[in-house]
Amino acid sequence: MDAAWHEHALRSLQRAGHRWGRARLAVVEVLASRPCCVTAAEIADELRAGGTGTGLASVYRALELMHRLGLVQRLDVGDGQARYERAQPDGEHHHHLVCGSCGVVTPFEDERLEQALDELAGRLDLAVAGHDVVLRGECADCHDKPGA
Amino acid sequence: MDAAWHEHALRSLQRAGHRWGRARLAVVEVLASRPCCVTAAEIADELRAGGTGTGLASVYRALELMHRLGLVQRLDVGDGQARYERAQPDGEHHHHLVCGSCGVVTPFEDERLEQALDELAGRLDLAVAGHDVVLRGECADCHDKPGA
DNA sequence: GTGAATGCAAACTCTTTGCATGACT
DNA sequence: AGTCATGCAAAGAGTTTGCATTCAC
Repeated sequence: MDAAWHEHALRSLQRAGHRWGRARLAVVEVLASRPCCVTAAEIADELRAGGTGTGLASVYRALELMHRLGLVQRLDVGDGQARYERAQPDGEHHHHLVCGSCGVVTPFEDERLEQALDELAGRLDLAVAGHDVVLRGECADCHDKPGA
Repeated sequence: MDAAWHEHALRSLQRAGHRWGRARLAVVEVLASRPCCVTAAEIADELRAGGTGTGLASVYRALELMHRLGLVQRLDVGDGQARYERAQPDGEHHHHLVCGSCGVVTPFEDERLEQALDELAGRLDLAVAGHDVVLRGECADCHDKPGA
């Protein structure tokens, strides 16, 4: 549970003139509790299981707003659904490994990769605001049991 | 027009036991002529403009098949539609810059980035089969005219 | 009390699938 | 000639939007 991000998110929402409705609070809660990305449906399922009757549309609306405010990062691994995870205010972030067999998404960090990306960004015409890296392959579990 | 890839694609399709129907030939043609990624709808539009009455479903089927055969790479920049581009048999590839304002996707290559990714892949549990890098920002055109 | 947030359902977009027709080998 | 590919239309999945109700301030 990332309490710092939780507070940061609520504060940012408030400063931008938004209220803390039930759905928004619930979504902030889920994202603060997750180290890596989640789909909108997963969030809605978790909230439904937790007893909170939060509609999928409200989850999407909360995510879209928080993405616009820079509180949430959106990620697309190519399976037809978007994933969302909290964005740290200090710019700290990770990237993702995607298993082509089971679809599991795992986070990783790499300093040298970030250095290469930073150095590259400086050389480009484009004003680079961010970057996503997705590594595709087969995770250790799937590699061991090829039957999957 | 990448004639080498064009021939490679047709040969691979044939070797895999597939015919060269009108739609497949047309899709191969378009991909061979494009240096970077295209959406399925763009391919269908281009074919419609060119007089070939190719259905969108056939475009998707051709792309899916060629993706499965490793002839085509699929890319998702997060705008809700998939993009496809030819995959070189020798593994040569580029990555993409996405402008957040106009949505334009531009290719780039970077040797140091590839080195960092290769070195990283060797250190991971996952058997890495490929990677995608997407840089997000504002392209030179949009940066000059903030009205967009 | 007022206006924003929520939830449901309908709409929308992209993609996939079913099936009859047409085309490649 | 036989089988696979194509095209249209319908289905499917994820996401967005409209609108009445509820809730935060």
